[in-house]
Amino acid sequence: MGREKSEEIRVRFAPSPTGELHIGGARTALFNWLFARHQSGKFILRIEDTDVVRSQENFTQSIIKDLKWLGLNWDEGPQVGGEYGPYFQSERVSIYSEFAGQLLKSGQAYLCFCTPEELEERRKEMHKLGKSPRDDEPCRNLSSEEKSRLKKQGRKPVVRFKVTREDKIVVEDLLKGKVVFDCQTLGDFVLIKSNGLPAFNFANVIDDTLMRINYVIRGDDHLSNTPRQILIYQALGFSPPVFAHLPMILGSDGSRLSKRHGATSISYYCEQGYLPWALVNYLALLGWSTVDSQQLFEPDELIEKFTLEKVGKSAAIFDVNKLKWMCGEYIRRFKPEELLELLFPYFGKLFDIPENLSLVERERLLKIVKLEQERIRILSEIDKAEFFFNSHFSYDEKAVNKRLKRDYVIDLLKLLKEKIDKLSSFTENSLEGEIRSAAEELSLSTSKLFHPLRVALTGKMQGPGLFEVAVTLGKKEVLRRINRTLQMLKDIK
RNA sequence: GUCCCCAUAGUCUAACGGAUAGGACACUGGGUUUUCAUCCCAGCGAUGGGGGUUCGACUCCCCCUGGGGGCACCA
Repeated sequence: MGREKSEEIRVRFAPSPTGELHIGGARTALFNWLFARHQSGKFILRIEDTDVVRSQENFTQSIIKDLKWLGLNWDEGPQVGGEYGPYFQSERVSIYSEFAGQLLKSGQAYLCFCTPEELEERRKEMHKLGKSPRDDEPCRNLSSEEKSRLKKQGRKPVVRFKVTREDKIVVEDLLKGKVVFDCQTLGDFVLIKSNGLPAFNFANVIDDTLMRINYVIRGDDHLSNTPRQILIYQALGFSPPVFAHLPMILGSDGSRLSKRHGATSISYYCEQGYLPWALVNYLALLGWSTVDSQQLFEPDELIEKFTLEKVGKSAAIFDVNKLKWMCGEYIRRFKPEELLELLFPYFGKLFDIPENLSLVERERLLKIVKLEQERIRILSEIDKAEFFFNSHFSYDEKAVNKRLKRDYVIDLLKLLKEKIDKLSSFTENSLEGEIRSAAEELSLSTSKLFHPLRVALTGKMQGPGLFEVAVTLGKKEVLRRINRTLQMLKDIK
């Protein structure tokens, strides 16, 4: 497994377009990307679309879109090309057949005419007899007469690799160490399916070799496939890459991550307004860490500090909660102007606010962003600012019961209305002064005035500073909302 | 079933065979604040079990248990 030091590092992410990019795939892509960038190597994207039944063109597109959203740019692959293409396996079929032919000729592979049904049937039988499926590989030594007889029956053969029964295969994994597999447990596996398309293990080895991939970094669910791939490397006289099998990401209950645990697709996190870098930063910490347990990284910093040596070996559980925290950290780091730009799609979707605003309207939006910035962790949480845009917001029931259903409140609101109406300058300071002096006149604690007024203006018990909210709403709107609240209270009685 | 991988708090993790086992999220309490949030302080909380090796084990070895993955004409 000797690699020359001068050799350029080339790694790849090889998704199959049978679904959207999910958390696990994104993490694999990320670690490959980080490794490549840290080593100043190349990150290659290859689409493994040899499953004609499940592969879909639109999944390829959405995977590409999501990788771009995450900022994981590739040096070779779809849309960018490269000298080792094509980068879609469906366009490389003739290459695989050629190598399969070579193995067939040398006797390292053979044609198998069994149908999937027959195999399934016999597997069950062997299991019943307590034998391994290895004891049943009837097509291994067919005579040419038998072959032509089976062909005449219209059977379409697969190409199987003839696995030696004696050897042991040692996988030298960068993360797991030496892992030994006994060929006796492997079984002759398929290289070329009966439809002429290559099976995963075969296409993988051919492409990794031809594309000069020298580090294969992938999930450790592939560890058990590795001996089969090493067998192919050996049979073809190729030198295998360095393998690094990453620990899995599991769901909250420790089982395989699935929809049961909530959203797993990257596009969901995009829609919900998680910041891509927050997701990247969080994912990086699933299985990798620094000695000082640093949590937040700038992009360049992460690339600089990332090494495979610090990748752990035990599976990690995906914790949305920590991801949200991290996202909140990054949201707070933005300048309000920047955050406003990110928030525009949500303002549009949530409150029908168009992008082409007047300067005044934009200033007001900016002010609202400033007020909410430390209260949201993901962009879609800006929905809590609804009351700024909707005069007909609904009152929170608990808030009404706790803050408004008090004897003094109706008189208080009437009084505040008068005082606010008379204010010549409507600023945070003047308003606060006015209300504090009102509290003194009535010998009430200030909170006895603040709380009901907040509910009257926002319908809620919590939110940004009362006077900032009021000034943002404007004097007229404040008076209107107090009236509306008075009306509501009257209706209750 | 079989083969393989893994095992530090609820979660992510740190710790040349030699600290009171460190940090982060969450949680609890306190401070700041008109509420919430932010911010600050404090607290809770872990080496799965059993055997070895060693002067000394989270760390090395074995067994058990638990979890995960493979065993497809899916990748």
